[in-house]
Amino acid sequence: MEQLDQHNLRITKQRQLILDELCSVTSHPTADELYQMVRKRLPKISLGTVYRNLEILSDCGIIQKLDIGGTQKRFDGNASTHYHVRCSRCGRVDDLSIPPDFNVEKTASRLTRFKILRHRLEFTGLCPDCQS
Amino acid sequence: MEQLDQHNLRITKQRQLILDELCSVTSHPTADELYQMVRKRLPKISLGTVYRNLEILSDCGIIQKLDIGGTQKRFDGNASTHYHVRCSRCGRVDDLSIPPDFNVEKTASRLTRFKILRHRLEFTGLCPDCQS
DNA sequence: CTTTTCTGTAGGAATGGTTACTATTTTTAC
DNA sequence: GTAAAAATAGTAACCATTCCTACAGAAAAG
Repeated sequence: MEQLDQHNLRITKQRQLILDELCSVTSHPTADELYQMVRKRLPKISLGTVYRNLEILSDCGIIQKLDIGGTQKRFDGNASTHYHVRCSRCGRVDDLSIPPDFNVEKTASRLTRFKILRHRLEFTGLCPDCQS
Repeated sequence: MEQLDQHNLRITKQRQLILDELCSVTSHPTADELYQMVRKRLPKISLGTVYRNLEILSDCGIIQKLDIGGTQKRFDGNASTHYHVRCSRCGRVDDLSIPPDFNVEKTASRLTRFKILRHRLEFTGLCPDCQS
């Protein structure tokens, strides 16, 4: 992955595989779910390695760490700003195809002395499966 | 508190005090911070009681549980929809006086099969103290 | 090519926020 | 006042995440 090169990160089997698996999926998996996925191809990888690499990759802005309710954090292979819906019953997280509105950051800047760096819009609701 | 009556919650010293302290403050404290606050007036209260009541009160919609990054959850005595800024360096959370935009919920509804229940807009940035 | 240095790894132990459990006390309805 | 229901304090357990240690392989230097 050229993304790894750009950040001077070594390309290790583990790192590459974690990134590949995360990017191949739209389900916003938890660290543990990703660990199970990666283990199918690399059974000896440790959960600690998964956590460490997810941390590194999100620090570099290659992936996104989602802190979106529930006890576990979730991860998103798509690092660009976009919005999410989360099912309050089963925890499922989907992407939402609303175009991100960066004007709110300007509006917010006028109303606070914080230096605004980014924003996050999240919806809570019931997924199709949980509505019945 | 008439809010407690309305939800058929028993009015205990502990519950009342937790709610009072939380509502008297705009700092969005963590459970542990609130525990320290309440302990000044009721030294024998247990941390478990604080957690249990915060859970109950937020389930009833009397307060708000904020899942806003960082390792700990934060609590807000203002249960109505409003937006927050969080300092990525020190964790401080402030309210933002942007009028909430409920239209985004309608927009989102059109773009997903989820039944939208609520939304949350959060900003990340640097607080005045951390900008230097 | 060989040695040294550096980075990343696995695996397990430790941490810390939160929740669950239990015996006891408090609240509320009658 | 009394009994039933619910809440409490205190402690133990839980579980997601982070930290630690010894080790292995790659990169850099000689």
